[in-house]
Amino acid sequence: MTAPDAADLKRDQILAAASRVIAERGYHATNIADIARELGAGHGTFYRYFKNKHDIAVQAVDRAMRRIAEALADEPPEVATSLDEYRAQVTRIAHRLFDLVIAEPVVARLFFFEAAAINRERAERFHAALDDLGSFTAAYIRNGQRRGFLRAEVDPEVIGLALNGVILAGAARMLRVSDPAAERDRWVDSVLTLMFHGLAS
Amino acid sequence: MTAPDAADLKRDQILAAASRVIAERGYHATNIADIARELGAGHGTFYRYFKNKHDIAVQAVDRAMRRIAEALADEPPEVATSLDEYRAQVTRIAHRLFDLVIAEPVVARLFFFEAAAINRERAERFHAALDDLGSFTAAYIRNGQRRGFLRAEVDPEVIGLALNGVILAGAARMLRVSDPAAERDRWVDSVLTLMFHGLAS
Amino acid sequence: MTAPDAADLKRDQILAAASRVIAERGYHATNIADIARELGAGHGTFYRYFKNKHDIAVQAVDRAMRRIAEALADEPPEVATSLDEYRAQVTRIAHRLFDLVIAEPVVARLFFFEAAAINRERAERFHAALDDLGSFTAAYIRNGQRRGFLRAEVDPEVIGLALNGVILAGAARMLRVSDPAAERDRWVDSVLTLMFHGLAS
Amino acid sequence: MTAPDAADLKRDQILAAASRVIAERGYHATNIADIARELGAGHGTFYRYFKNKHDIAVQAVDRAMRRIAEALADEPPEVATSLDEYRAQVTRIAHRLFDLVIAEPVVARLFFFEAAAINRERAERFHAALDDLGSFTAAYIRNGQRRGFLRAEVDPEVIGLALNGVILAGAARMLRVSDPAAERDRWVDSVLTLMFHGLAS
DNA sequence: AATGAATGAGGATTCATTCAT
DNA sequence: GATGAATGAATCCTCATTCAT
Repeated sequence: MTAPDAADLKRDQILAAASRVIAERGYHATNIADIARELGAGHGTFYRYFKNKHDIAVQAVDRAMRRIAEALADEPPEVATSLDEYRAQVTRIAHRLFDLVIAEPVVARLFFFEAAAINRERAERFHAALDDLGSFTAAYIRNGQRRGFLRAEVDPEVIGLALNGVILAGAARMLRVSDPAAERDRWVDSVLTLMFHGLAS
Repeated sequence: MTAPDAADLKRDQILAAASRVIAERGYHATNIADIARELGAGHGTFYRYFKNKHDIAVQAVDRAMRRIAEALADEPPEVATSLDEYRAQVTRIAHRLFDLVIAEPVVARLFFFEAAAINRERAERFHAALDDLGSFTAAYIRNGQRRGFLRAEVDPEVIGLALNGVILAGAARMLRVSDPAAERDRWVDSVLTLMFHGLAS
Repeated sequence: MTAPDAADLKRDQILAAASRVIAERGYHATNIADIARELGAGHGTFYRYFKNKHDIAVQAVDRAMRRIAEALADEPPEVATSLDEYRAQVTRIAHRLFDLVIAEPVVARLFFFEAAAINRERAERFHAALDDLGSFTAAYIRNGQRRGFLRAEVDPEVIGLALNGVILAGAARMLRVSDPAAERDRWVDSVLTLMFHGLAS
Repeated sequence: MTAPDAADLKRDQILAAASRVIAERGYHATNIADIARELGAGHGTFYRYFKNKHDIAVQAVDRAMRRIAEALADEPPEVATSLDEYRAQVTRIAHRLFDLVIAEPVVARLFFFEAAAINRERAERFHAALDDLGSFTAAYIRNGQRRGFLRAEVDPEVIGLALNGVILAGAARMLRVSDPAAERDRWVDSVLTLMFHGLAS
């Protein structure tokens, strides 16, 4: 276990400053001078720690993707044995994600708005990550179908991606409202009802 | 009613060429030379019909947004008087949207991937459009609640945005699969079940 | 036979301007702004005709190398059948080279001083060209040895490179004196005596 | 007479390291980091001993020029009283120069390839040094002419510079061949024949 | 009206040099 | 004395835009 040294700290500071600026202005509108100003350092300092502007952005975005994935991936898809357990699991995941979005809007903006904005190659990587996330969600659905507490007739892959879409929409919403905590609770309530019981009365 | 003259036709040709290139490469990776090559005309020609690169992109994206809105807005939110009618309405809307995505991927890419990529101001306009679309969907939910065939306890605004998210996820999917017509039918089936009856068995 | 078009002319003008500046200031001290100023055009104009600064310099130097090679290569090594014919041949070659140096000092400076200055790869190419030139001169020596009018005991390759050195020294001298025509005649006289009869009295 | 202290030693080490790197990569392709790596010291250390990069290079080159001059200047131009003595003198000088080139290729590369590469001012100084060397060689010729063992009709200044050129060509050759000792002997033999007896049979 | 050669503002990047530790 | 992290001036290069033909 090595102690983080001064260089690692500096690296993290630059990454944090770049993340803030890119999240605020967008990748293409951000220039090196903006990042330098945000950190209070000279341009050259970045180039000691990162290869170029693309490299900084990719690392900021990758870090954001890891943070989002950690919030989602903590719950194994096979553990829920009943509808109530699964419902509790979904509730926990939703809260964790929304709380992360609320607590770290920079991370959320990098993930939702900048991950696909850097270039085509990164956009494809972002969509592949969403596909992976959909497959991961599909594993929960399949678990419930196997155990008999979720409808067998729905296509798990479709539902996985559809729930992705719901989650993205909710997270994007949290970034845009003035009282995100209240919005979060409204979302979880209504979406859980939609998800488990449908809209038909 | 004035007949479209030659200038309008040329304008449309340029807009179509720019739309194809921007949809393929992305706004920031597209340069004027790319569009000129695609159209087989000189750079200067654009500047006769459009103010600048930003202007072309905005008009291409706005046109795509109008096309998408037309596909969705044909169905007034108040007409459905029963669950079956609403279900049929939703099915029609979904088919119209997905068919548009399949038939005109350029329009879909401009809407889903480029509308928010141009700059911050356009990203905010895109999100406002999604909010409008959510409110529009919420009107359907409210109609169903008023008429008693949809659950009263869900928040229509939340459900409106959540269904937005499902639609976006589905449309993005249509752009990425090799047999989009089959994918469309899988989506409509599973998503209607989710939407009206929920996943609980 | 195609007529040179406007683009070729412009290209040649830029190459000529860059050649003058590089010959005067040296490759590394020359920047794009200097060349732009010399031509009276914007920076961007260069980049329409040349890939980058390295590309301009390489083409300027290669053109200079071709000009020098043309001045030397006009005389086939095998034609001289007697000492007098060879002496006349050497005299012609020397005059052609020195006259070129005097008439076009830019070409000479590019060849003698900048060909090896761009980078290591170009320096090696320059030295390879000098080796080729030495081998070419050696062919004259071998012709004279075969025909019996030049001493058999000298190594033609060594003499070829040694005469290279004499020529380079003379050409460099022409670039540095105020009356190069007089200097040229002094050189040809003394060097021919050295070359054919030696210094011993 | 002061003993060389630790500071002088360090200075010499830095100069030696810089000489090696500049000889290998060339002045303009060498950066301070390369020299620091070669020495195993920090950048700042140079700036304790040398004013800047230009200063290091100039001192490295000047030292090389002194080393070359020492190899040549040991023989006073007036001592030879006969052709045989002069021939022996020339042979000694040539061996000393070529042996230095072979033993210390770094010194030779700095002199032949980098002395003129630093900037215009240094290039002119290099050419002035070659002119001085030519005048020095001319003094030998004049001595031989005065004493009657060398031809009176050649121009000593021209011959001085021409022999310079031969020497430079030979030294450059020594740097490029795999068996420089054999090459040296071939050169001395053929060039002495050329120099004293000429090529005519 | 159409063209595309010319332009130069703008931005990314390098690297010699400094100076706090 | 030694260090090397920090700096920003300097420079290359791109590309949206203009305008003479």
